[in-house]
Amino acid sequence: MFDQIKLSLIDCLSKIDADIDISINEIEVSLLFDEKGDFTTNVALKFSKIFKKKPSDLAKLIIDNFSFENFDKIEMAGPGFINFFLKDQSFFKLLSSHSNRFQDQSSVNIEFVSANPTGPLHLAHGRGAIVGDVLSNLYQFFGHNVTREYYVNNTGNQINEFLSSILFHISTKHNLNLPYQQFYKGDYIQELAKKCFDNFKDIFDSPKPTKNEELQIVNFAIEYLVNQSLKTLNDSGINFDQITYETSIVEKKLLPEIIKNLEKKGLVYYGQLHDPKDFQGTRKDNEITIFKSTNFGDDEDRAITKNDGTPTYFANDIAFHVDKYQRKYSKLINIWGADHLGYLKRLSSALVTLYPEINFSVVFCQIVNLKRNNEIQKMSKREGTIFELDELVKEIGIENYRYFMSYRKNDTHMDLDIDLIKKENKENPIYYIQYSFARSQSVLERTNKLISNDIELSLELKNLIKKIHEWELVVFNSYKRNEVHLIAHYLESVASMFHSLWSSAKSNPNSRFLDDDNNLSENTQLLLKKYQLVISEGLGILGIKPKLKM
RNA sequence: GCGCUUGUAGCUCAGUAGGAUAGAGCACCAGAUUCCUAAUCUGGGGGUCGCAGGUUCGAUUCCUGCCAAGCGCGCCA
Repeated sequence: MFDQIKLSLIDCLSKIDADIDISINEIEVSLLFDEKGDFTTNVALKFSKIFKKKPSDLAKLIIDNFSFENFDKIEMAGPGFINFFLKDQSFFKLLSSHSNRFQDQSSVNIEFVSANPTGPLHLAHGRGAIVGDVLSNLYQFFGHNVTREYYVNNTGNQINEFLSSILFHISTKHNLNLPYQQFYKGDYIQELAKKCFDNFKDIFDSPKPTKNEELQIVNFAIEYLVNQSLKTLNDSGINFDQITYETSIVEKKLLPEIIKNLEKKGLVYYGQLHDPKDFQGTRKDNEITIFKSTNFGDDEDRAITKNDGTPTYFANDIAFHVDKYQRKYSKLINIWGADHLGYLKRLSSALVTLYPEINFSVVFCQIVNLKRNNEIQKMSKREGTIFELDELVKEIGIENYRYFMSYRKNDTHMDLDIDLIKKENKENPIYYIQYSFARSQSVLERTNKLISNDIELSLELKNLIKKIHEWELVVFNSYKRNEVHLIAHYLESVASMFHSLWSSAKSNPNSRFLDDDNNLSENTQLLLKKYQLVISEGLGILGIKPKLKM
């Protein structure tokens, strides 16, 4: 119906002035849920200047030219809105009309979580995990072939420190007196140390592990943690199509070519930046390779190689994204935590320089605070007050976890109120939505036979039909904007309208779905099936199964 | 200090490609169940949309400045 109205409006506008060209994308039509009407548009306000008319005059002209086919009444309201009142017999058309859902089968890569492989997943990873997975579902909903990718940074200093921490624990526990320092703390490191020791007992017979033996140990530990993370994710319904290790990117040796290309554009130079933060000892005067990211508004230029000639994290990350690009995706989406906000500029400017046509975007997830007993739980790695993700999922359940992580706009800070989530009533929207579905199912199951009765179009019924009709608009919007919370909110509001209609039967028996003999009108059946379809699709995108019974 | 994100009801948050009286849930108050699942529904009070300017027919939305919170500001990853 939205498109139909839009096309008619364009038609009217071209009759009013054939020289003015308005495209369908510029026309806004939205729903009303009160006595003002059923649909509304602001075109007369929006285009009054172009048509050199007062908004109210333009609105009147449009109404005069509009075909009334589906409408009882079209009227101007307020400063120049045009409101449409749908004919009663047109309401059920809204349910049966098949809108051609937009489909795009191109391949999309969505990279998310990508936690450092030096510890278990915690709460902060949980949000990105759900946002990434739901976004993937959403892209699949519109036909895309989606690759869910998980990147493992298994090189660099953090890995050396991680290894050192494990060996430190082994050394302490078994009095081996090995020369390793402790960087990472926490119970998981101790457990990991034990596993490594049990697995590599022989190595510790000799005085100190060789480089090669160290490598074996650290790879074992990383593998263990990555698998553990993947299991945690898998337990909440998230499965990756591709796990990429940074070492595999390094092995592809993409960097020389990349640097050459950047250099051709005049964006690479060799020299010195200021001293590294933890710079110690004598300064080597080796020149490093530097990317001129200040050309793109970054705060400073960024190092591509380190003093010792090895690539920085940034360099490998460019290579990783080049690798993804070369795998021929039409779109690359990354889900990042807010702590990477400042990193976007350098990476995107490097990528755009290399591939001006690249379609690369980042969805940021802000901090999640855990709230319990009305108090924000401050988390700190140092204090050991990290809430591990699998504990959270265990405590609140997968459904709640998935719903609440999708519930808030990704780039706003959010409080996850554990006490509220565990409530099984209206305060918990997922329960509320599921309950409405179970109610609709119970009607379908009780149905004796189908009859072709007319049913009364109450205000509640009209609202529900319109809201169901809005689904296509909402889901498309959510997809276009990469914002999954729109879906969670839509489900809550459509469920609310369902419950309203249900309860209106208490005061108005005509609103009952079933008659005294448990017969169901065909139109009502259409309504219930369409309602279930919308809820199933919506919950499906969130990765939640609707409940037939509660 | 610089950059990014955020600031909407007592609380948690929607909304903003400029548009009608700014919405929802919780909390608070008052009601609804002989009847398809009351795990629900109906009604009520509650707001200078952080502050101040600007752009215009119209600003919570766009621009500028300020204030507050969070995050980031390595040849770490």
